[in-house]
Amino acid sequence: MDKNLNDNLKSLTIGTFAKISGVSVETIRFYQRKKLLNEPVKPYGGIRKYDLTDVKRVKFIKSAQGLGFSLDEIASLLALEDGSHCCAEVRSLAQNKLLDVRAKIDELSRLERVLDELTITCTLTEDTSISCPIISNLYKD
Amino acid sequence: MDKNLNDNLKSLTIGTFAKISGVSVETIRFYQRKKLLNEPVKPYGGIRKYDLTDVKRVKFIKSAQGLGFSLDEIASLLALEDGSHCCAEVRSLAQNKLLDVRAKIDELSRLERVLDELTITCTLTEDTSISCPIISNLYKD
DNA sequence: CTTACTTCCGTACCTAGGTACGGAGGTATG
DNA sequence: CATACCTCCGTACCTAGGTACGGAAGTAAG
Repeated sequence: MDKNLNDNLKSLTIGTFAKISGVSVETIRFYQRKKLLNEPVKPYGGIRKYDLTDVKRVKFIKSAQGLGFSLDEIASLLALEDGSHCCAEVRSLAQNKLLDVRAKIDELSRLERVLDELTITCTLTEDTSISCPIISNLYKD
Repeated sequence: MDKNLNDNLKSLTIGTFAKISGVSVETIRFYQRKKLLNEPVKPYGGIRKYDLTDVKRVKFIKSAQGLGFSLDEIASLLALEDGSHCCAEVRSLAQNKLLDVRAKIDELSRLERVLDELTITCTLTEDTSISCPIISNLYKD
């Protein structure tokens, strides 16, 4: 319990904070500039200190990035989390993201099909005297 | 035939060239700086002229972009097309691109599954007294 | 010849998500 | 107390694929 309290005491320097969080010091500062993290007050002529709450917030950011959210969207998630009207809006953001992801999958599936057809055509054409089917296809209007 | 010859005479100004190609003048210049298009010689104190071969090249670039090739990759395609050893290398580039596309699809499918699960969990949880399942999930280690 | 476009050319700016640098001052270890 | 590392802070730089700007010079129409 004392240990737990200690954990939440601001006792980490930015370097340690960054290391525990798995990002670089520069990234921490960048997130602060982007208002994803807040900068602790700097004591007169001293250095800023961080705690495990800050670490959790960075990990949250990284998890959300892993789900495809942009930093701006993550800022929205964090803002919602701080308010009381959380769940519906968060769900809406996640649903929009799901639609984005599905749209990207559809587009990439289209590309996959075209590329697959082109490479098959190209493999079948061993006649080196005519121009490459892939190149020709790209030259089509 | 005369008309055809005319088409391949350098007679277009950069503005007309851009309009026919469906891109902006700035984009043409940008492609020239990137060596995707070559700049015609400028007559003493005059202006540069373009022809339909140039237009086709821009359309080629745009088609290849539509298949997911980067401008650097397109430069490689164009270089291969100019050489004699075209088909095998082009096919190889296309196959690599196909692998890229499939990898992206796999990653996005993973995201789709997670987002779908999260939004379903969230929809099921109408209890507003507990914290949002999506947010909680992002806070998990 | 004048007016109004265009071209030419270099350079700066944009988004996203950081990375790198440099100098002044704080801090920890021997 | 000296040495080596760390923090602080602002600013510049990076990739990709362009977009925007501004002044000088060319060009086309009336």
